[in-house]
Amino acid sequence: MNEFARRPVVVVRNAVVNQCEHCNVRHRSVCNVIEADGLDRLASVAELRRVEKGQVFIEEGQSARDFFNITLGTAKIYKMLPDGRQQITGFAGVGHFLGLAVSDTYAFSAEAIEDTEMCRFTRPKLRGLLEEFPLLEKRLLETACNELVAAQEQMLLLGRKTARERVATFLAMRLNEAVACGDPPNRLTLPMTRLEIADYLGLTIETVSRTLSRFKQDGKIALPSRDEVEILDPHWLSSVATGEDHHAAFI
Amino acid sequence: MNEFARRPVVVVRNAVVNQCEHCNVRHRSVCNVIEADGLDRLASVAELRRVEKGQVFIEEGQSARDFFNITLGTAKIYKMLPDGRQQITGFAGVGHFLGLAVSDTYAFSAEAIEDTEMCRFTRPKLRGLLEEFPLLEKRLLETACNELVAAQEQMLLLGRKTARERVATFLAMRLNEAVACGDPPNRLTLPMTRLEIADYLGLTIETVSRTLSRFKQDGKIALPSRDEVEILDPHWLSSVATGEDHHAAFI
DNA sequence: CGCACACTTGAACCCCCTCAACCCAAGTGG
DNA sequence: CCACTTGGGTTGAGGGGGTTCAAGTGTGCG
Repeated sequence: MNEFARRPVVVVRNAVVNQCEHCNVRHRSVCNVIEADGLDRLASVAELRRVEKGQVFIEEGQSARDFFNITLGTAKIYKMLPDGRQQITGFAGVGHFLGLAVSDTYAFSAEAIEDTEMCRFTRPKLRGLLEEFPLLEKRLLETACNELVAAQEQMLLLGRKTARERVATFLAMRLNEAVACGDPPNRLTLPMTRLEIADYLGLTIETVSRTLSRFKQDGKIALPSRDEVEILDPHWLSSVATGEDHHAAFI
Repeated sequence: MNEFARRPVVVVRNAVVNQCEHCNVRHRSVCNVIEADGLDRLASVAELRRVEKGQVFIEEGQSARDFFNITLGTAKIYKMLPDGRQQITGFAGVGHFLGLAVSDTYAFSAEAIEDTEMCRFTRPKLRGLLEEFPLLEKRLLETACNELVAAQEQMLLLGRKTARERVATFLAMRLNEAVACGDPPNRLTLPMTRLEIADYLGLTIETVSRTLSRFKQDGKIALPSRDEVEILDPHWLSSVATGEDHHAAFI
């Protein structure tokens, strides 16, 4: 009995031989350390799953028996307080490996914020994989370190940055990722709502909205649609994001 | 030329054969995965260093060529904004492994907040060690995962908790660690100043001081000296820390 | 068309910050 | 021994950035 049993999560298909070989996100995920001759083995332990928007597929405190690798869509990783206050600790996009935890229970929850697909690995199967491909372990350590660096950056944001700086950091970060993916260098599509941005930045939805409006009013960005942002002044954005522009509001 | 060259950091002694064998913090650090027959090898790559209080021994942005394992004292891990705002992302006590980073530069700074001793490993030497002791890599991954969990918890604190809850969380956390080390279950000794607590909790020194005073006034804690805290009501403390007690101020 | 939902905007409030004074203990030196 | 300094901590008064509460504005979709 696993945590999917009581939810309408769809198993698209069990991964079969040659599945991983044709995976188009393999090169940007942890799987890229496994050579061509190991892909059949990899495919034999991966199970492709589809999770609909709004679906919670990891719940804090539940037994941590699965690991996931996002192949399509986006999920939010979050923690909650008893009274409902929520903090999103990260957004997991395509290629993101999910579930790193030593404990036997998850320390966080995860919810698909758009229709999402992912490979699922059970704990014993991943362990078997690690035995067989020692490079995979190095790669996971690398991944964990990168997340740790990102977490420290986010702590700086949450503890010490102003609302202006938080929103600017968020946009600048998204822009960097988009550029790294080969997307246009001044246009963003945000899969998350304002509330999710707020829960990620430690703000309220109103403050996020107001801050974006202010940026738009100042001619720094444009908001062509609900989920699109055009960055009109990238240099200004990154200087606000890094806190170099702390008093610029008065200039 | 390493980053110690221009600072009065003292090399106590090069670790020699049998050094690690008699190390009394080995059992609570990553070194505990190395068996008795590997201790000479371990000692041959570890260099014991002494760092005085106030000394910065890792600087953000500098070339990340060393790893450290704290054997005595405490260091603060922090990041700064150009205008001096500081966020402490963690305190590294005895047994803490420091320097996990994939990048070739450190993403954070570290400063000893009391006189501190540590083992230093250069990057190539640690790499050699990892080749020789595969278990060590598993252990580092485990460490990184634990830090990731702690970081997520801290993001929840910084993004969503009130000052009361932050200070209570800090005390409760310290108490848990103290108890885990076998210290008395209601008495804390804090190696850090109020300012450092504030920089860790995303508050100001005044708010930390006021909040502690309030706790004391309410009979929940006692402050026998500058760096000591006695927890008079542990149950109340943990309920405030977890946010269950959000409105208790009115009761 | 009209409902639902996400977002925006406005006004009042409050928690925490800022600024400032003061306290206290530990040196230090005449 | 006491005056003075220094550094960390406490306490008070006032202000402001972000929240809260509330109303209004799209916008997609049946």
